[in-house]
Parts: sequence; structure tokens; C-alpha cells
Amino acid sequence: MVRKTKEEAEKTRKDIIESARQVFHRHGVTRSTCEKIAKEAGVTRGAVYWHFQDKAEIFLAMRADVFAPMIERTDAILFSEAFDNPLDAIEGSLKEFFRVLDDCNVVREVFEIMISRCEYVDEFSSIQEEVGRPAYHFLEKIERVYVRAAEKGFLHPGIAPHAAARDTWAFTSGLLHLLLGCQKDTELEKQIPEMITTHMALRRKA
Amino acid sequence: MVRKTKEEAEKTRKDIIESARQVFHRHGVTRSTCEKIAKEAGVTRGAVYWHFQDKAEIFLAMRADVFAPMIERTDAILFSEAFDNPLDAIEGSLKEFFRVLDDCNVVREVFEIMISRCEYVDEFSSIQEEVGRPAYHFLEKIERVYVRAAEKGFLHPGIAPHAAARDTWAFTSGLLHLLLGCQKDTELEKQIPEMITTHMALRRKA
DNA sequence: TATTATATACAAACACGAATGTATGTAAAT
DNA sequence: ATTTACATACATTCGTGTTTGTATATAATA
Repeated sequence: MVRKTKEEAEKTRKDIIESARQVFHRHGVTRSTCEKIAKEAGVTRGAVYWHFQDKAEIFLAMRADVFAPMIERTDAILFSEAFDNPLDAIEGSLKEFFRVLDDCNVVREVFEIMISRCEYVDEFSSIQEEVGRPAYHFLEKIERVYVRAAEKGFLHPGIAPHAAARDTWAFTSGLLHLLLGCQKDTELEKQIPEMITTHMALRRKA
Repeated sequence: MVRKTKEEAEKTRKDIIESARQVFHRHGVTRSTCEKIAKEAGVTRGAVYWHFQDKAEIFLAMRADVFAPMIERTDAILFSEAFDNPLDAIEGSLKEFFRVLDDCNVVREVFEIMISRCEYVDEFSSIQEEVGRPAYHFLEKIERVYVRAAEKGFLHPGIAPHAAARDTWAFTSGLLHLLLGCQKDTELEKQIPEMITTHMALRRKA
């Protein structure tokens, strides 16, 4: 049977993305053939090529699906008016990020794929910029929040907002890579909230 | 002509490693076929299979060649008795690490390969632990140095050596990944020494 | 020292599977 | 009637592991 209804076709599309995530995670992006992805999704390559031009497009679709909600969640906390102290917003946002990463397998898998199961060369070298961009957005955002913290007198006077932002930026990136780089480290996983607290405490005014 | 002398054979081995690095960097590890590596080195696959069991072994050899000297250099600074303040040793060691990364293309390429041009699955999933291990060693080392700094009264009393070590650990890992993740960021490159200074300043006793 | 034997350091050939893109077929939805 | 949403078939390329061949360095021997 062919020619499904639009909703069914959309479901097929989602299935392919879900399947791609699993295959990417198991075999790495390069060795994930369209055949394997199709088979795992219960379709043929015809369906895959119908919905997507190539693997790169599947990759981006998969990424977009988890990134948008993730950024929305963390930004909501980061820019929330509920916190009197902007540093609490940063701390909360960071903790939320790693909390989601911790208990949402789909999100975790996508990040693991991006970090240690994809080779950013050839067709994927342009994608690398895409993948790296949110990190730079993140830097800009926390810098703004640090500025507000400084204006409100919450930031440690020994450090400039700009410098604080960059330090937190590197810290966060490092945490992410250390956490997902080695798959077994359950120790680190538990200590992350504490590490974030410590990190932020260093830049609070005494 | 075949059956070279031992020195010539050793040269062939080095050539293959050098060639592998270039091919890995251009095409990613997965798509780097033994054929390409051989051709770039001016030999045939026969030579490659003679000197190495498989790609993984070439990868580890390539890595070992740059890691050993790198760790030796940075450790020499980290554990140097020349510094009165152990925090200066940490700062110096970090700066030296990124300085080498900056002006030694071979080292930089190897790190770029490990970080964004290799998929750690299948035969490479065991290698991932190998690759991640130095980071954990680094954590242990700086923790020891932070302890000494605390004993000598140089460490900011607001932070425990253990916590300071983990924060610096994540910071360093993040810097490395941000620097090598996107290939074009020449801005970040210049700001690294400053970022390190700032990072360390935060944990110095006022 | 000269000769011989053997291990070395590769090159070349083979056989096989597997992945890719494209082209074509087709039944049902619109 | 036409487009959609796929399945199927095809041609071609490419990579892999292994095997076989071979000239020469090196060690053993006499």
C-alpha cells in the first residue's frame, strides 16, 4: 500500500527521524546508511529520500526537534522576572539544562551524537557552524544577564560581566563535553548541580 | 624495490602516521580509507597493513606521538618548584597548553581530529575511554596542586580545593572544545590567555 | 669472508559485500 | 486527473580483508 494520508506521511517522517537518532547513536553518523535508517523505521530508502534530501537534512531535523524546546525552557528561566538576583536565573537555567539532559533520553542521545558520534567534515562542515552557534548565542545571553546582575550590585566587584560570562560559558561547555564524552561517568552526573552552585557562588558578591 | 633497512622502514611508519593525520583531518576518521592513507604516504595498503593492524592502531599511534610530549611539558610547569604560589603553576601550565595548541599545527590537528572528526562507536568506543582519560588525570593533578595552594594560604577561603579543581577542569575542557569546535574563531584564540588569567584570579586570596 | 637461509617490508591481485543516487513503477488520496 | 507517498530495480563505485609474490636486508654458518 502506498500514498498515505498527510497525517500518516507526517508520522512516517517522525519515524524516520526517530530511527535515524537510534542508528546515528549506535553506529555513528557516517556509517549510518539510509538503508539502515529506513529498515529501522520500517520503510524503504524510497521513503527516506522522499522526505529528506540526504543524511545531513535528517540530522538537522533531528537536532531541531530537541533544540527548540530545550532553548525555550532554559531561556524562560534565564530571562524570568521571578528572580530578584539575575545570578539565580543563570544558576537555575544551567541546572535546568543539565536536568533535562539527565532525564530525557532523546535529548541526551542527540547531544551525544553531536558531540562524539559525528564527523564534521565535507557535507557536515557547514553543519558544524550551525551546531556551534547556540553556544555563541548562550554567551551573548548570559553576558546580558551578568550585566544586569552587576547593575543591581549582585556581581562580585572583582570580575567584569564580560569576563564572568566567558568563564561561565567555557565552564558550561566543558561540563557538557565531560559529561557526554565518556559514557559511563555516573559520578560526575550527580555532582553537576553542586558544581554549578560552586561556580556561581564564586562570582556572587560576598 | 622492497625490503628496506630498519631505518627506512621506521621512516615509512612515520610517513604513514603523518599521512593518516592529514587524511583524518580532511575526510574524518571513518571515511579515511587505508587506501587514501597509503596513497598520501606514497605507499600501498600492503605497507599500511604491515605496520598497523587497523585504523584504530594508526589513530592511537598518531595520538601518542603528540600526547606524550604535550603532557610532559605542561606537567613540568604544573609541578615546578619555581613558583612560590601553586596557583601560578596552574595558570602557567594552562597557558602553555593553549600556547602549544596555538602554534603547533600537528598538535592542533590531532586535537581537532579527536574532538570533531572521529566517531566514538564500534571499534572506537574503547578508544574513547583512552582519549578521555588524560582529562581525568588532569583533574587529579590540579586538585593536588590546589590542595597545596590552600595549605600555603594562597587559595581563596571561599572555595575548597576539590571544588576549585573541578571548576578549572570544566573550564579547561570547555575552552578546548570551544576553540577547536568551530574552526574559524580567531577572536577566541587571542582572548584565551586573558580568560585564563581571569579564571585563576577569581580563586586567588584577595 | 663468502655463502646460504630466512625473515622482512612491502606491492599487487583477488573476491566480496555494501552503499549511493537515480530512475521507474504504482496505488491511493485529493 | 493529477499529485503524492512511497517501493522496487538498476548501475556503478568503493572499501575491506586476505592472499600471494618478491626483492632484499640480515643473521647464521662454515
